[in-house]
Amino acid sequence: MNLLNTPAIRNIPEATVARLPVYLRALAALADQGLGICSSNDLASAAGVNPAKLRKDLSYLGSYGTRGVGYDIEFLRYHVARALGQTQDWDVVIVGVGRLGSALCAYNGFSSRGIRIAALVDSDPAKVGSKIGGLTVAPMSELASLVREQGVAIAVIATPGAAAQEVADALVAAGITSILNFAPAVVSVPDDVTVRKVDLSIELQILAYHEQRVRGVAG
Amino acid sequence: MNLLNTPAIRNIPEATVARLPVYLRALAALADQGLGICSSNDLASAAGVNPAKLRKDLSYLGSYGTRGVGYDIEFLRYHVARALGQTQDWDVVIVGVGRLGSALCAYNGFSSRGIRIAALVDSDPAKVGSKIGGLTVAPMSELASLVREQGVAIAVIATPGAAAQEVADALVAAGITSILNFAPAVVSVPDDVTVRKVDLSIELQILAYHEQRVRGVAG
DNA sequence: CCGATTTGGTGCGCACGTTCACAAACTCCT
DNA sequence: AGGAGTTTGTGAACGTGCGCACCAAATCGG
Repeated sequence: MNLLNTPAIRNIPEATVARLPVYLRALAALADQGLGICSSNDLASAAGVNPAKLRKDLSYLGSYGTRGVGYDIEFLRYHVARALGQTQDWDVVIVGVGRLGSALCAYNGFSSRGIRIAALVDSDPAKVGSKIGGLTVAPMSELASLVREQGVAIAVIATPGAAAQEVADALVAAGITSILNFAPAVVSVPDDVTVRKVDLSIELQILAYHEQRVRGVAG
Repeated sequence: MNLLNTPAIRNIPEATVARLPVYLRALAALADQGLGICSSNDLASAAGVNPAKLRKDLSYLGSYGTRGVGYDIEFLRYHVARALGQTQDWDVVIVGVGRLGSALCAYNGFSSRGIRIAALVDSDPAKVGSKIGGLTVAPMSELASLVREQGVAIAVIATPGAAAQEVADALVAAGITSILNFAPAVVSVPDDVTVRKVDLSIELQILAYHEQRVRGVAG
């Protein structure tokens, strides 16, 4: 029923999945401090969450702690990474190499987390052919073949909002099944495609709302 | 009890607040199409949400629709903007003008949403004094005076992870009460300070997790 | 003026996520 | 060896948010 090292991970709640990378980062920080073992309290405060929540989250992966002792940092790190799928690298294509796309491409925090920027695509002929961070920008027409040849499954949309839906359609047609959308627009995709949205101005608008509430009516 | 135009907005759920900017953007899109009235169905599909959810969200702000008719787009737009605090502009200081900070600074989707980049700060002496998008980069030592003089309440951390906590402490000391953190690190702040976190690699890691699940064990 | 139709507002049940509290299990000390 | 002290893992209660379904109100047509 179970392979030796493959504990047939039960369905992990979305909220937990979103926290696992934080735990992974906290574990790395603890390991850098030279620690070999940590308690749920240590890890929880390093990750900025409630200890009970941490333990419940980890319990979805299996029982990788020792009662009365704590968690072996390297051991837990391996298993969290495994649950997240970081035993292999994931290739990502970035569509749109404006300022944001370029910044993402140059960000060097990806490689250590199983993320590899595999290709850059842009519709602007002036940008096609230029090199950014060792990668050559390809035209949109090559998107499908790039995706298929390299087995890319994840795409980032870093275009203006007006182009987002069009790009998303092209990505879906090319076989992409996961999309991270930075463009300020809602994109609709088939049910079997996952879309996550990061909207910078929305985040600031939410903060502004809270500021407005905490102050009186006028600032 | 209530002023004429100030319907003493009851506590709006966080989930609703996070969607209001999306509605605002959808309303702008509908207005650009020349429409003056829209139904909850129209607006919901433009915003990518369930019509019932949209109506419930809007009902937290008040009753701004007309039964049998729909919503007056400009009227609703004004009231949603008001609820979000967009009747005034909010000044934002960006700490860290690396690639991401520069990209944010140049992003021109902020101004139309009540967000104004008021100042740039960096600890690197090589960057201090340089001009980016019409703003001069100031040293960290001027952070507090900048914040106080200009009445800035919102800050963006766009530094490497290692500097994030130090920057957050400085921001809090300077009187900032809302922080948007792009640095890959958890920052701890007093209870009266709001922090929102945007982590690019975490978003990709979450997508990778889903990819791993939908495929078999190996890609 | 009345009824059929359209459309916003809202109460209620369900599911998800969070937290608490406690039992199980391990270590250490005597 | 046994008991005291820790620390994990998890069942259960609680709160929040979501979506269905119903109700109320306004318009349109005759």
